[in-house]
Amino acid sequence: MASRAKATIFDIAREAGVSKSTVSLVLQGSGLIRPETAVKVRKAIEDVGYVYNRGAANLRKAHSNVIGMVINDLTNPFFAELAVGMERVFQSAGIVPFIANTAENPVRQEEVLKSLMEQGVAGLIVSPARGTTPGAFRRLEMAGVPVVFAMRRLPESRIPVITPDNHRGAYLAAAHLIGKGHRRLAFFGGSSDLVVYHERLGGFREACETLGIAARDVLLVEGETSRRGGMACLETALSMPEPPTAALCFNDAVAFGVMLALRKHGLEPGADFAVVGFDDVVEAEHYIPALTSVSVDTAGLGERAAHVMLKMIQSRTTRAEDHIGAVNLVVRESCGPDRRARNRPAGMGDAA
Amino acid sequence: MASRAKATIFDIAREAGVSKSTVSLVLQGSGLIRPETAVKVRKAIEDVGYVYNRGAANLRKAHSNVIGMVINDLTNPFFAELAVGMERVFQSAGIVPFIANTAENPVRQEEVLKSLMEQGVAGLIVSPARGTTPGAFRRLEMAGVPVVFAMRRLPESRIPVITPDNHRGAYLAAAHLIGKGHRRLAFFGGSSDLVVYHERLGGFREACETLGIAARDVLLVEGETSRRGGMACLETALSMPEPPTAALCFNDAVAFGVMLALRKHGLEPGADFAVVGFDDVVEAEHYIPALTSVSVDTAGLGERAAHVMLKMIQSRTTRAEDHIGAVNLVVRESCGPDRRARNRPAGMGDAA
DNA sequence: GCCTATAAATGGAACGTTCCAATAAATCAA
DNA sequence: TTGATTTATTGGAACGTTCCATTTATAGGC
Repeated sequence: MASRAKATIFDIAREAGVSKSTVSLVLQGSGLIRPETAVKVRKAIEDVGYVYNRGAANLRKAHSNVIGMVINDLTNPFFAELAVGMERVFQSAGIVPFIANTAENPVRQEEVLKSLMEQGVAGLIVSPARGTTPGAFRRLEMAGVPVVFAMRRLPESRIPVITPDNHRGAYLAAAHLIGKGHRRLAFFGGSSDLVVYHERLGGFREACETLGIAARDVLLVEGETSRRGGMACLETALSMPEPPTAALCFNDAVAFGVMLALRKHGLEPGADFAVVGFDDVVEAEHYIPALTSVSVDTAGLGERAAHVMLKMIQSRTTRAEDHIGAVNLVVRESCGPDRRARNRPAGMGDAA
Repeated sequence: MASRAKATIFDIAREAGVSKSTVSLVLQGSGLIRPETAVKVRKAIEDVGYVYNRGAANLRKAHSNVIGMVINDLTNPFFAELAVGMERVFQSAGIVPFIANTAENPVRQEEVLKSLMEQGVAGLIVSPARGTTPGAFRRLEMAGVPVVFAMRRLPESRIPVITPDNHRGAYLAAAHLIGKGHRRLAFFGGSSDLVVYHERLGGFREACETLGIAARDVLLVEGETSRRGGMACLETALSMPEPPTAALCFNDAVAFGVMLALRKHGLEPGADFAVVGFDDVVEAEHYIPALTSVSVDTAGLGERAAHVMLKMIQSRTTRAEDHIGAVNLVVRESCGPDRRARNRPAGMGDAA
């Protein structure tokens, strides 16, 4: 219906009988123009079916209002929660964040970051893909684009980080397991190219050490941070000569996978083998058995990340304080006491 | 480290000792430039830390290469699967799709669409928010931006649609339930402002009619298309004088909610009350009990939508054929036979 | 060697905005 | 009135690209 070629401020100007500059001022809501003129212009805008060309505007303006959110695994509900938190604060700032998925693939991530930069983003909130090389964010830094890492960080980087207290969370979880009488523990999922992995593993180990679990009684099984990865972890654990009786999982997805695999072996999660997750996604509460998990207030971290980003943009800096979010262990039904501890001396039983 | 102001093709030109036009040609991979020159220029591009300004380019070029994906509920894993399918095809076309969430809110959707348009998207794949007004996509149409609806459609709109065969899916599911001996059925979740709702409900009703279920024995409970909505649906159903013994749920999220609520009432999903979902998200298989659901090949539909979009952009049209994807019922454990049908005459029992 | 054809590189004019400096109109102090 | 001040409006020059029409260099045909 409308005019073939897209309308510009000149078309509006002609329609309203003013100059392009006046139109521009109206568009920006400047208080300098007479109210009646503004009304006239706004009507013309409607009439010609104008759509603002932000690309053109950004040519002159210093900054765009696009904020990108780069996520490593869209299928993990955890990140949806993170996104929801962010959106809450961006929405009230009149900003529409764009989400891009890297599917845990550094090459794809490179493309995504490049595309976002070309688009002239004002800032980026990133959960970097596993295996990200140290130089991946060099270009962003050179261009002075504010970046904050959420949930994950890179080994040595000055980019601010918003993350839960991984060490403490893992400590709490492991302590809980040990308190339940478990003596042979495993840490399932994740891999050492992830900083978070070391943090969580660190907390886990500290708990083991200070609470008297011998190093030879803790089993580490790296794996994908997904359900599938969790299933694989359990398999390899059960194939050990002296399998563990409880596991702290890198995240809830892994924990779900472990529980699935347990059932496949005729074992009941919680009763026959204790499992604790990390992240406390909404599903955790509803799973059967309900998953004990380290709650990290994902949406809250998302909000925090968004706030930090906004502040960075506003004060045009590329630096900010890190933020470590509080965590707490939500005890549900997925980890009962060590069965064998009840029946016979510890260190003898076989899980299968 | 790098120069303060961001580098432009002029900087590259100076560095490489050529003209800006040559640089532009190199950037576009034109075959007109001498290979050695191209090499020289590419080196300069690296040296000055150049980042392409797509906004500026789009000022001259007819179309951008940005494709937006507007999704009504990011937290539904279903949409993540859809997104993954799309990304697969866009990736191989060298396109990075940007995802934006409307959180089932038409006002937010308006903002999102506006923002995307201002950004100059080449096309949009949209799952419209519930309650979207008919005029919401007028501007897009006026601007000639190709749009395809995925999974959901609007009442009267010429925008092409990629959707599963909702009618047939619901028919299959209802027929299955009836075949299991259930005589009082419910349809849970969704609302009549959704076209999909009518499609699925239509299939459900047709099965009831042709297989001899009286209209007074079917219960309709509208509700949110979420876990929470499902829980609410079951509550109201159980409060009826003669509650149903089986339900087809609008989608899997609703079905999960229903199963949760059943447990809360001490009822075992599958044994005491049959439930069928719709979409067959990956969780369905792993739930306890595993959810019988209508499988719609979500990722496949995503791929299809992406292909259609690509074709529309390429042939610069805003029209395309609708596509109705095949569905099939995946029978698992969430719907056993009607218990009461075994013990006593139908039409008497009470579910609670 | 000269003219023509081809290849490679270039300057200039867009594209749709914003912003500054400048103008025009209205108001006020004297 | 007149000059100074304030209030509204405006033209022009950017911004970083692409694309067209030229120019310049290279090669080919005779």
